[in-house]
Amino acid sequence: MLTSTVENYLKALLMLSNQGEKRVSTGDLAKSLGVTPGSATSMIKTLAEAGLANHKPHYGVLLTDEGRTLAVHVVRRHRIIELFLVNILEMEWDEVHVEAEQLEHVVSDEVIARMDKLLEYPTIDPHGDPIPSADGTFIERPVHQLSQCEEGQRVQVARISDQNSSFLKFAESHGLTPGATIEVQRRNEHADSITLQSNEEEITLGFTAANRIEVELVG
Amino acid sequence: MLTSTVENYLKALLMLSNQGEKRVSTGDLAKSLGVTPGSATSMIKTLAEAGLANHKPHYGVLLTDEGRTLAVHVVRRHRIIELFLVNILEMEWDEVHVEAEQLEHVVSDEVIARMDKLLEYPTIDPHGDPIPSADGTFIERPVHQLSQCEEGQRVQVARISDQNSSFLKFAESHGLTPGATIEVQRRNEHADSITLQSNEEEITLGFTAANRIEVELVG
DNA sequence: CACTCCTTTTTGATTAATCAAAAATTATAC
DNA sequence: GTATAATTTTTGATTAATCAAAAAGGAGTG
Repeated sequence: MLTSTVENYLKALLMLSNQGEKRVSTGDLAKSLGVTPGSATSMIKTLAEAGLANHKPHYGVLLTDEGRTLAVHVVRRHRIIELFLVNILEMEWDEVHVEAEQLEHVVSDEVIARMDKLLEYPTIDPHGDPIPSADGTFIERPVHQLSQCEEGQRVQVARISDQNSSFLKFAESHGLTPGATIEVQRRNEHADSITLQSNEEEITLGFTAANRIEVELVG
Repeated sequence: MLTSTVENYLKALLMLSNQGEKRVSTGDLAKSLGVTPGSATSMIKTLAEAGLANHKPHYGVLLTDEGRTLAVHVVRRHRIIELFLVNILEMEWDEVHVEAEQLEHVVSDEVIARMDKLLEYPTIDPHGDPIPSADGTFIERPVHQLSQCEEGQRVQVARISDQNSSFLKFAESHGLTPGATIEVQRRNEHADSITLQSNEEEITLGFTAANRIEVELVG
């Protein structure tokens, strides 16, 4: 059985490598997990010895197929749990990430299978992220960043790529939740801002915030 | 935050001390947790230093009020989770103990509160064990051991005090689940056995097995 | 009171995960 | 092509939890 720590490293590697495409640097890995680079190096070695990652010293790490499969399953557990907490236990979407972060390491496959059934085999979690299927298939929808959209463009919110509770609360309070349709009113490159029509109200976001909102074009 | 290990020691101490009445020996504690006596001694010291237990070297341990409160909350979490897994996720009653053993250490108070609500504030878990209330009240119903019942006595199964999956499967297959009404047909001290009428069938149990079934007298 | 038995505690080692700080390596700059 | 900066790796220490085995303590027997 894998430790929670190992699972967290695998998950971070999956995310940072773009589903396992590019090598991840020790520094980025360490930063994303909030540990020192030395700690990351030593765990990378452990993963490499276990056949879960491939390490070229000084040139980064990459998950092996086995490591990637395990990581995808952790992500699957995480996202099913999140949706379960929102849909069945009626928790707020901004608090489930932290909770799922804990649960993902201890729930059995049996429990996940039953949650999956109860939720009627969902494919998207509360933040718009895809739920990998049980066989390990993990498809990312092609999406655009809101910050890149042109004026007048109508879009549908696809996902919020920030799990920070207060950002999620803010987004929700302005109708920026997955599925919502909004329209880009103005875009000002110099002001580093974009103004949207959402929910009967107008709201202006800086590009940094707008970057965290991924959308699909409408019409 | 307490580690899972500490929570498991507290829980074991609560159980072995009869809700905190009598001192627990290092050996019994170690046996119940499947560790060596030396490990138990060292954890007992840790608990004592943290003010969670009271240790008289060579004369056993006892939880402090603070330790007992924490232990009761672990038990509450465990039992709500068990019931949740059976009633909401429709798991088998013989598999939920192991699952709850893991989950009890990571679910937040928030999740427990929501499960509690969804289950409509239950007081008994799937095995007939009482669920401590959120304020720490923990009442044991006065029950009898089936092995002590007289011939002709009609009783209702109150709880099964054995979490072993195969024993639970066996009990269930003969209708020995909490709430079921059965009648003692014969009792043979020398044969160390008791024969019951349950579920349209007659079944004979040795006293050791009958000891694991607690009942309430009927009529 | 001394001897034996059983239990408990102590001691010393091990494993997983971490950090701080030193050492090594790669990349960059001139 | 050496010096400098940045990153990565190594080293040595620490913490929690464990075990095996040695040492100590308590209780009962004669």
